[in-house]
Amino acid sequence: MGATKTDHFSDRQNEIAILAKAIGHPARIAILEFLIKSDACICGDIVNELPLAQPTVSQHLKELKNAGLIKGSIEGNAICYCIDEKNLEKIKNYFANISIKLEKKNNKCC
Amino acid sequence: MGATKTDHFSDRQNEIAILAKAIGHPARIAILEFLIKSDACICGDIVNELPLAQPTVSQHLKELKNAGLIKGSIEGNAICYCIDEKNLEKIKNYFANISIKLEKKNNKCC
DNA sequence: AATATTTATCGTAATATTGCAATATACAAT
DNA sequence: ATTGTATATTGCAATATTACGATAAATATT
Repeated sequence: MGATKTDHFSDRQNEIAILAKAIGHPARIAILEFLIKSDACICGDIVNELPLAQPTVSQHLKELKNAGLIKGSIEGNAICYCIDEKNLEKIKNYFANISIKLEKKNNKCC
Repeated sequence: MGATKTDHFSDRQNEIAILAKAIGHPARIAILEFLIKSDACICGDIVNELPLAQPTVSQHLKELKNAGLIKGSIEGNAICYCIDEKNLEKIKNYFANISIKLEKKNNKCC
């Protein structure tokens, strides 16, 4: 045992879980925020911005890419990463919907 | 090595990371959705709903509680868990703000 | 009091994540 | 072609997560 029982849950639940998990690390949040904040999709400056070694940053970038939260394109020598809006919208909408449902229920719990 | 370098990132980044990480597992998403959907909030019902053993569910509930996403109150013999709205609002707003920032930028990237 | 019910905790195995040094790869510039 | 620069991959150690059987703790019921 030890591995998540992915196939016992719905596709949607797994999809949101993958997105949330990818976001669930301060370094990856810092990367996302840096990409959102900076004007151009500045390429390699992410490594300089973070308090982590280059291989570690590269790994976090890979995870964000796998989750579909960023995309990278080759720009000569360097690689240009930027936000992949679609999945950020997806998770935004997920929480927005939860919020609406909670309001309707009035959360009259315990 | 192996532990997250928490203190190299901002409080806010760590806070959101903790919330996202707690949500980043399909079982915990299923728990949250069950609590949002159903009127009941008894722990035992959650255990029946999920395809996991009781100790595993208990552990997931504990993590959600630690992250401040649910709260539990003793109800006689049983324990009643329910959504703690405040932190769900917090993460909702976080993604809503990102979305607004991305719109303003027009994401004119690569 | 004895028993049943409900939830938490302990212990442990399997697996995953985090972080980095060393190294590889790929393009730039000389 | 050689050198420099930027990023990825490999390999590995440290730590964390996931899952569950066994058991404990706490209340309910008889």
